Amino acid sequence: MHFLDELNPVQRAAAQATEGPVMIIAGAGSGKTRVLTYRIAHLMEKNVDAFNILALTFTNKAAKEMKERISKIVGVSEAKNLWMGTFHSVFAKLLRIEAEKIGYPSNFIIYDTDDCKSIIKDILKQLNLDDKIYKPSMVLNRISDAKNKLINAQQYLNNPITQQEDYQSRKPMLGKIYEAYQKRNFKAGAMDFDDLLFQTNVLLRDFPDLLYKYQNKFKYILVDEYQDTNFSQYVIIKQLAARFQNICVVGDDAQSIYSFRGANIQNILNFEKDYPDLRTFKLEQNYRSTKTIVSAANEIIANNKDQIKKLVFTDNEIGTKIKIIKASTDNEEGKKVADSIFETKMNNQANNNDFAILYRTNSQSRSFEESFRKLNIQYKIYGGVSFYQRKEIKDALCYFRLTINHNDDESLKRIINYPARGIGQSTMDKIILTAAENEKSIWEIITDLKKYNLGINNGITNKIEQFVIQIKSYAINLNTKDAFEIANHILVNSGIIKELYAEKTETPEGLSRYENIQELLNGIKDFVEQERTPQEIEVKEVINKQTENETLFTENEIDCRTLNEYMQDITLMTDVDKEKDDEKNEDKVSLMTIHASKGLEFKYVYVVGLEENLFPSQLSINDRTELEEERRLFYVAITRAEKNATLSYATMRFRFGNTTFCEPSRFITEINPKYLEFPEIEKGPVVNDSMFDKMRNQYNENNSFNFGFNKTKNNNNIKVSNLNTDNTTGIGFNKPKQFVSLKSKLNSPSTNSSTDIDFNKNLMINEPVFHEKFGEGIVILLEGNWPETKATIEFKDGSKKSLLLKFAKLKKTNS
DNA sequence: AGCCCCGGTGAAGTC
DNA sequence: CACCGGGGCT
Repeated sequence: MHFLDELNPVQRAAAQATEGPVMIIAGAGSGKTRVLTYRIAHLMEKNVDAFNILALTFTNKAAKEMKERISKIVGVSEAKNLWMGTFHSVFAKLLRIEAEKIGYPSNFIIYDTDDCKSIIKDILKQLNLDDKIYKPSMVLNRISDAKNKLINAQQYLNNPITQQEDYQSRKPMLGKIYEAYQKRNFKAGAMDFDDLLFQTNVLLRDFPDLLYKYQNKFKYILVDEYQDTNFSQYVIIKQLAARFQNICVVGDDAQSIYSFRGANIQNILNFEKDYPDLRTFKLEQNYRSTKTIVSAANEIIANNKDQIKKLVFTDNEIGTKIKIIKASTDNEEGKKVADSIFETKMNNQANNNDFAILYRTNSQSRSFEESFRKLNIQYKIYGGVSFYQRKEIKDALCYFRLTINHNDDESLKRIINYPARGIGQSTMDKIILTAAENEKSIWEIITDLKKYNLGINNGITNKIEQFVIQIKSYAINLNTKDAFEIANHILVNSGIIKELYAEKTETPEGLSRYENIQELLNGIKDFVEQERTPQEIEVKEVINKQTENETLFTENEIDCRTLNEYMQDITLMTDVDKEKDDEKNEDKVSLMTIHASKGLEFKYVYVVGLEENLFPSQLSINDRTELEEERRLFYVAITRAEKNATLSYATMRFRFGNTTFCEPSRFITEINPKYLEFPEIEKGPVVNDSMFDKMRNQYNENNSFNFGFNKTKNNNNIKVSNLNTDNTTGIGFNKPKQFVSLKSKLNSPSTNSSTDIDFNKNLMINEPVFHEKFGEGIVILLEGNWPETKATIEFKDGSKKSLLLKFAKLKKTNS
């Protein structure tokens, strides 16, 4: 059977429409990866050269898996030649070839977010700015936003709008910081993540011959997850596709969840305007999930205003209802979810790796980890604090980076005195100052120390010279020996291994540090043993040709995987990419954020922490577009499930060192109860009397004075902050919002209508209620969306009444 | 120069 | 609660 016969008619048409602009709107689970894969295979079958195909995927893992599938159809040797990967990794490769044209070295380093933050901090110090006003993460976001909109530092400074904004937010120096930051990275031969796209744009804009070259090279362009591209990415694609217009974008506006990093949903909504003669294919049949899940997901997303109309349907079985788990605390949530997984495993003979726990924030993983350990269920966590961010690993990597690029000031500062060499802070202060004054890198100063006459004594000067010699010696074999050999040599020779070995016996942390370094070396070993791809060879060959006089790589050396390539590889890995090959088949429950779960599927999915202010996040609930993004996130979460989805929430959660009380997420109420299965009736209301008393006592102890909301001015909108930090009284404290609403309860003992409405809005099946006329009863059916929700209630006398909630004024029972 | 302790402060999501 | 940075002590 021909591979195209495995596709349904729409899928097949989409795969075969190879010429001209094409937009594929692909609902969740609609076999989009399969279409993309077969589309590429089909192109190659039509004798399109693999070198002429560029496919941009969301993770490198996705690229790798697609390549493997294509290899099975068209053969390994052909498929290898495809340019395929994430935007960042593909264009980082392209920049390696072309970087020198825009003044960067071809071995430029890539700074991760931590690096960038420390640079910002440094600049703030230099400019004598308060890092409480100019919070590094905020500054970085602002710069990142600008870069993703292709605004450079000069344009930023000259732009009256940005200037006005910064002036109003009392951060008039942002432009200057941006300028200094960019200058500094450029001097260090470093790019941040956004630069990889920004500089690609610069290249294509300023060098028409290069644009022409790459337009001809990438005759066929495919972009996956197009709804999550930002302006910078959009322009790159638009430029590259301008000549042949063989551009195929695949996306689902319902799954756009990255606007916080500049993704613009309009890119997909406006594709039609850019390419009026496009062909559109809608993949609406879901092959992944049960009817229940698909229907529930459709209902959820229907609450959003902005969307491309489509109807996702499935021929799969109805399946089981979506389970709701209610827990009293976050710890109990962990326990109940773990119990449920244990039970499901037993009843359905499922494996651990059939399960995923998806949460809104990384910090939620803790309670699940604990419960899994107790039940002896194996699990793995994606994301969170990265291996590569740990101190000892970062130290090692900074050695590598400085070896590769001597001008990398950040790395140099970190390791010049680690392990201790007697080059102290005061010495470094002098050098750093001199470097700044002369607009040179630190390396340029310390290799020419005598010239600057810094009053550093001979002993220390000697030590610095030793350090320079040491780093230079590491660099000699950088391109001739493989990454593992070099890394191992550096770690041994620098004394890091020795240092950590000594620590290893002293403390448990010491042991784990030592093990981490060993793990790092193992990882490098794995990397070295992987076969080199044709693109990598291509990159090296081209760089070779450019640098005519000095030959960078001999033929043999082109074949060896270098430390530089390793460094590039790891900085551009996504959380999902970080999973090692041998871990893939391990039978473990997966724990990850919903963001990280995009594109994945599991038989049983637990979406946890479904509480107001957590999911949807408290930062989003005052803004429709942000709330809609949260809803799309929920949509993504639910549609990961094949057989069953379970939603859980806790009524009390430990956050910011405090117990906070939580209400179930509005998202639960957006699903028709007929798709939901509620827990056994649990006696008692969410907050019982003794808890209430405790809260009241706590409140009285802490607050013998009045406090109000802390108003912060933000982009001309007055926002009411959820945390009550009252600086005007000089007493700052950290009390969750719930205590504020408690106060209002205490002050108005009479019926508080707003809480009653909230209660009614969030009413659940099986919930005990009290009606003024009919007395106590239990909710047995809920129909329609608020405010038209109708509830059928079975009262104690056995009568059933159907009541419109907005009129019924039901209350919580007191029992 | 390096270590430790204290207090203040802060957690959405990521290439 | 967990992390970070500053200050003080050895």
